[in-house]
Amino acid sequence: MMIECASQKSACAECSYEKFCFNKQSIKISGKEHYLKKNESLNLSEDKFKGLYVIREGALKAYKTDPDGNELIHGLYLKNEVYGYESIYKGEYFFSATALCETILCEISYPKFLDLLSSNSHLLDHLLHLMSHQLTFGAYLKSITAQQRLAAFILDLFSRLLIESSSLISFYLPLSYQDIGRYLGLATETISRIFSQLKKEKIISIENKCIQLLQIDKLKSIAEGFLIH
Amino acid sequence: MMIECASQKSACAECSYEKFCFNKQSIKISGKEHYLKKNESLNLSEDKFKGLYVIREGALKAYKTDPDGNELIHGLYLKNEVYGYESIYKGEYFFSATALCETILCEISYPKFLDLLSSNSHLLDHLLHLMSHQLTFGAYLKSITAQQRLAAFILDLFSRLLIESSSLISFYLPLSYQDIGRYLGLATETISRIFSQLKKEKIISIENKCIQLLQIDKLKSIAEGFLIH
DNA sequence: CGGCGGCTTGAAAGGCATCAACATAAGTGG
DNA sequence: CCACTTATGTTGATGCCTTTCAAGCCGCCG
Repeated sequence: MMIECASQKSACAECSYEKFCFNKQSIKISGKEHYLKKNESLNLSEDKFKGLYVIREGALKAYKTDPDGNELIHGLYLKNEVYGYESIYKGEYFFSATALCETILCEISYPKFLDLLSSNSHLLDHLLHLMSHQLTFGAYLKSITAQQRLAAFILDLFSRLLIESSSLISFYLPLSYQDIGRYLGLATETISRIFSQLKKEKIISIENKCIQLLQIDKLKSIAEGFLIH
Repeated sequence: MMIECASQKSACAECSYEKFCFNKQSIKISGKEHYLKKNESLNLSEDKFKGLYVIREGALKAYKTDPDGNELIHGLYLKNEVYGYESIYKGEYFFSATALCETILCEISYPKFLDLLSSNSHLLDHLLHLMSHQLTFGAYLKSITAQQRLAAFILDLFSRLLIESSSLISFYLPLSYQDIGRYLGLATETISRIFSQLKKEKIISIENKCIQLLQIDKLKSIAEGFLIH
């Protein structure tokens, strides 16, 4: 039986950054749109910081390659989130950013962004809320056991994707197990084993990269303590 | 022989948040000062979010107690840093905040903070730099081995305390090994063992909670890949 | 002086990485 | 559309690293 994944509709009206969008503002701050295919990169690393990227559709991973050639994934950026805040203070981009699936980005020029914020205090408050939220991402990466990390990660994705279609609590997993492992600091095999175990205990089910949460409470009790949302 | 720790002078002029300070502004946004002794708490957890706390002197740990009674340290806030950003979006404080040593805090009212920011775009840019920086904290918590985590942690503290007194590269360690462990997700014994090892290899030395970096390069090569500063 | 918390060190157990072999899926070119 | 190739996921065996438990040490403070 196929699990029916909630579809991820795209509409500017649903975008958290709608208010920063040139379609809605007299000040035109969003200039470019970027369309990335799966595995295509923005290749920003070491580039001068110019602006932010709103993910309107799809998902990005931000990563560095260490001297041994391992890819260290520093962050995941999902639909309606923004990549680039981390780079403001340094004036350059730290990471390469690669699309995990078909992805649409809106580029926001930083100077124009500042203009807009200082002329509209509601927007400023809104932005601080968004950045504030982002500060809480990834708290579970400190959790000790692999099971806790993965459980917290799933719940994190779930809350960030905010998708609930009727009784089904399911969403599309936008990463490979390898990428999950790189993000959580665990081996691919460990991810696979834990998923198998969670499936056997009927806590989740996975089919075609579509993950369904069968027993959220159990998942939460596994992640216990490392959730802050 | 005593290691001479660089002293941590206190002066508003050196404070990153000087420009938000009522001493320097016509708008009075910083109302209260708080003086905390070691182990004294702000006890904010579950309180309504009202404002931010600038650490003018000392250090804070932000933590939660999990159902098993373990203290999970979510963040460390050092001199010149601000505690409270994470709470903006939720409207309440997530954590209890406890002083790790004698600590002086300046409270910044959030509404007045917003007023000030929207009337001064230089301040806004400054703030975004500060928040941006904070987004990069703790990247090393994902590193796999305990040695990597601890090495990266030491270097992180060092860069955040920004203390260099002539040829000595040393600073006061504001936490117990137990707290370091809780922050890094490692057992106290592990912290102790790794410190012993680093001392034996003459990479660092520790005396009376004052830590001296004897071979920064070696420390960096241990932390390899997980440093982003 | 005694008690207590923090640090140190040892021995044992357990969890995860690593290596390897295989299964399955996806992507490519003829 | 199939044959081939490559990426991704699964499963088992082994070894290492970190936790846990236990005991002892040291400095601090009442």
